[in-house]
Amino acid sequence: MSNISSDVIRGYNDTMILFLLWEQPSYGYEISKQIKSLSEEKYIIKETTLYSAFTRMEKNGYIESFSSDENGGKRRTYYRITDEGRQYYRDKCAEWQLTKDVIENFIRNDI
Amino acid sequence: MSNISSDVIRGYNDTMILFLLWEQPSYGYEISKQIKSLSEEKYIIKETTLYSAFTRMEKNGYIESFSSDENGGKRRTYYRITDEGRQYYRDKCAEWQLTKDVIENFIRNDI
DNA sequence: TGTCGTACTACGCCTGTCGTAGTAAATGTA
DNA sequence: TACATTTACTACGACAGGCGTAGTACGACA
Repeated sequence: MSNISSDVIRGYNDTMILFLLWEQPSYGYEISKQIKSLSEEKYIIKETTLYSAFTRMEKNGYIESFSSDENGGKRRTYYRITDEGRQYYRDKCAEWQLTKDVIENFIRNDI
Repeated sequence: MSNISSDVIRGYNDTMILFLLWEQPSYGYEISKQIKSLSEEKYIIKETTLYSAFTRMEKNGYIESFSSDENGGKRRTYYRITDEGRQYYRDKCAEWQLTKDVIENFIRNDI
């Protein structure tokens, strides 16, 4: 209970991350906090899941990384969404509508 | 496009199957046809996925199997949902609401 | 000086899905 | 009657994404 099964979310972690990168670049730790707060604490992404998603999506060309060297703070790896990433995100959103409709045919709340 | 990614559905195949077993026992081939028609052809479960779901769920005590020996037709393995299976199904339905709400915070349809 | 929060990387296991292949009985078609 | 198709599975092994565990290292704060 309480916890969301990772199988459900599987395949949508990437989508969540891309959503958060839509407006401006960000980095691991911040993304993870944003997912937590946007989901109202209902979903907390695991660190390893998050960073492996970054690696995968960079390889797929959906995001690109750069380092925040200049300023004083600790060194971070930022990620920026690419045009391909935006298109992928749009496709996933469309797919989500389909999927949701399909699954809801098999869900009952009256029992 | 067009096809629903299996990652999304992952974890809900079991739920769909239990939904279809709710009223009466059934067997592989029939379940697969029902999933296809109930989803309006949008989701077609793979045979291997289906049968491995049966095996898994029987091991977990969510369903139990029996053979249709008597009548003339071909021998089939029927599955019947158990009380545990009913409870599991209810939990998954509740979880679905949660999950849906979480994911929808990260979906846009205006872009 | 030590603890806590931040920001990662590496390694390897686990689970569910799926591709490929094969078997075999029942049913439909020529 | 011969053959193809549909029905109804089983076996095997690969793969991808998630995750547990562990470790590193820097900065802030007390």
